[in-house]
Amino acid sequence: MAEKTTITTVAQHARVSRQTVSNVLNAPHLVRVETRVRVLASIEELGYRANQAARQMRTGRSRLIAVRIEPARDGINGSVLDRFLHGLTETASAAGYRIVLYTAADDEGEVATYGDLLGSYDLDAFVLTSTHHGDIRTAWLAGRGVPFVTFGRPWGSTETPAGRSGPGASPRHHPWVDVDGAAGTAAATRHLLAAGHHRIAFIGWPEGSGVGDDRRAGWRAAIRAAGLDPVGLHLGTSDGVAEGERAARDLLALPDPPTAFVCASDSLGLGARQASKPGGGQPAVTGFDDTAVAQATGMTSVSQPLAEAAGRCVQLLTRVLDSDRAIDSDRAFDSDRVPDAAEQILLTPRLVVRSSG
Amino acid sequence: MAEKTTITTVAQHARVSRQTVSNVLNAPHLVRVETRVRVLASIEELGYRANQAARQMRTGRSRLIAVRIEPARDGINGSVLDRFLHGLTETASAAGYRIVLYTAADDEGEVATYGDLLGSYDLDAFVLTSTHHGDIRTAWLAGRGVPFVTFGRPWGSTETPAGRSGPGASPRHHPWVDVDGAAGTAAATRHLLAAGHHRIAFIGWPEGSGVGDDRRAGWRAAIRAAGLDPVGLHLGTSDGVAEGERAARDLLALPDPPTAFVCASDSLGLGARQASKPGGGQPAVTGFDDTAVAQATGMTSVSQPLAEAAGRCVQLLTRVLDSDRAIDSDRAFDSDRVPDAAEQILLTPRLVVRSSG
DNA sequence: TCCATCGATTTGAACGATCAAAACGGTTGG
DNA sequence: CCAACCGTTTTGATCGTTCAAATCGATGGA
Repeated sequence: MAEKTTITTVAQHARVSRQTVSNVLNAPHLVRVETRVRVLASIEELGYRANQAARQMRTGRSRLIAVRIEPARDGINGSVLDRFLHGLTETASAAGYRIVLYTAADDEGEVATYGDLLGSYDLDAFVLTSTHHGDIRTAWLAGRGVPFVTFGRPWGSTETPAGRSGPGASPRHHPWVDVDGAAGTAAATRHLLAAGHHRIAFIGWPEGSGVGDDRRAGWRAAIRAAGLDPVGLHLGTSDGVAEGERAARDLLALPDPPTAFVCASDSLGLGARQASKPGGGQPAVTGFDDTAVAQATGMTSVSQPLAEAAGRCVQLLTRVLDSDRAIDSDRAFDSDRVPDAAEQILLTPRLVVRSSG
Repeated sequence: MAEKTTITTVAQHARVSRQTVSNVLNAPHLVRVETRVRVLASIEELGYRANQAARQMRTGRSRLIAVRIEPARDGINGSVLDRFLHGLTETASAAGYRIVLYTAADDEGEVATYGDLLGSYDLDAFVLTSTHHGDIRTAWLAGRGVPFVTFGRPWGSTETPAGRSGPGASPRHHPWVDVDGAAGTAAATRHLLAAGHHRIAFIGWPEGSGVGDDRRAGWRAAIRAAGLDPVGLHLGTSDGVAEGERAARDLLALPDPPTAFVCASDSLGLGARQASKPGGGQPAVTGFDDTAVAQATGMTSVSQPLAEAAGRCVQLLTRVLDSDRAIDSDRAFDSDRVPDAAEQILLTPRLVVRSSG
């Protein structure tokens, strides 16, 4: 029993030809209504599902989107990717696509696997995360006309400190989705100001990382907007709880020490909380990412709308994959094409207020 | 330029037939060495990669493995899946397979998507996580002869309290990989005993969850082995930081209160740490899963070997997919077949000692 | 009346790989 | 001397779908 039902099975059952069944699914307007309902009934009754492999062979489209899964760095910020992935999977499947995972040790390794993924699996598109200065991946993909979106702005050479022009200097424009980190730290800063703090320091990462610089800028702008002076009140260090504590201690040792800290990550924030103020008592602290650590320890943190970000990524991709490609396969993702504003989406994060500040 | 290189391109370049190229890749022993090296050279030179869609259409095998990504429950334990996924992706790709994600709201929804995944994408196998009592998913898959492995033992009706026989009573045997939770909590308990504690309580989940009962059993066995009495020293509650704190408080209110807690999760453990002892001071606490929260807060916790578990899962699957299937496609995963001992792997977790206990 | 046009449907070919069977040259054995 | 057999290689068919072009019946204008 149970011969697999193909398009021919359905065709015979509905007494039409293969192609008519195909048209019902892919170009319904070509089929007479009467015929269409009959075919659809047969499809339903037989439980027919189009074979992806066969379809792919003919159309060259796999309906698969590739995403890299990273090796969960320090674990604290790792779960961000987890939630993003879940959102991607959900919205992609709603749009008729599936998510395929791959890993790579570094950017070079990642580019190397692109060849394999495209060559053997004919992937339709890529979603890149953790974009950074001089990212070679976007250039590679854009160069071969492979559709992709990045979750994270292309931190290009315009953002780098003057005088330096990194490798792969000026990345082309491409569709991206990102969360407005500056808006997040600004909101956190305003929250602390409203709570009565006047000396609010920022603990982040060394200059040069796009994400870190962006978050520092939000803090600085909010401080200035309140008529205060941010000079000397920020420190850059590598990410980690111990590093956060050390930075907080150093800042608390200043002549006129801060009473609150805006931090670029929950790891740093957790460390800062553990540094006690000169007069005693805990400083007020805000973190970033609203990770499990912040939730568990009651730390105020900036929450990224990850599900929405994922949805937007899929939206941008399907827009290219479903419409443009069908009309003009060659120029649709041509690297010369300038994407319109709607293809670059900046989402606003939300401050989750807890007991820490 | 850049006509895509197919098997025919390679054949012409190496001056042999299509089939010979195919044989070089799939059955090298049939090809004369001299010819083989020539063909391999052409493959290398042209950068040929076999088209998966075409191969799949003929062989019926997709080289894709499906894994469900869950909606990151409370966030604290969520990153466990994250690390497991990373391990899966890595080992699967080494074995020539790719990981495809899917989501589902519940078991029924999951079973419903199986049809879609199998029907349109011809997935080769599934990896199931979060197995539980009366799991309908394993029965469904086994019933249609779809290869799968579970990360988690089949907590069958033999494990349930006497008198109850849940729905889907006796799940069949199938390959699985799991971590020995009892061994983990036993190690944690012994660690606390060695530190001088005599009253060690356990905070876990209500009876009936396989995983929770297992972890409680490990604690109880270790207590008994030390000649102590576990009676009355354990509490079951739902997972969460607040719940953990409440449970710890209740236990500390006993006439002869515990001085240490073994907990079934890091969430519970973190809560327990926040409950102070009658005489003052923090109780000693161990958690479970070694999540980011434990790392960040310096909590002793039981660490699961997730990368190894993932590797074993892939190993079990490929064993079925690569060998058995080729020989006898029908009976290879027949539900009547009894898996040998090597198909059920129990890994031992590792206690990560930190300042909390 | 006849041909052009149109909507709806059908037919043949192709995508790129593997399977099954045939073909080939060379050796062996009766 | 021919048949059977071997190892190696080639040929034809096929998987299930979509594309491109052909077919068909009905309608309308010259």
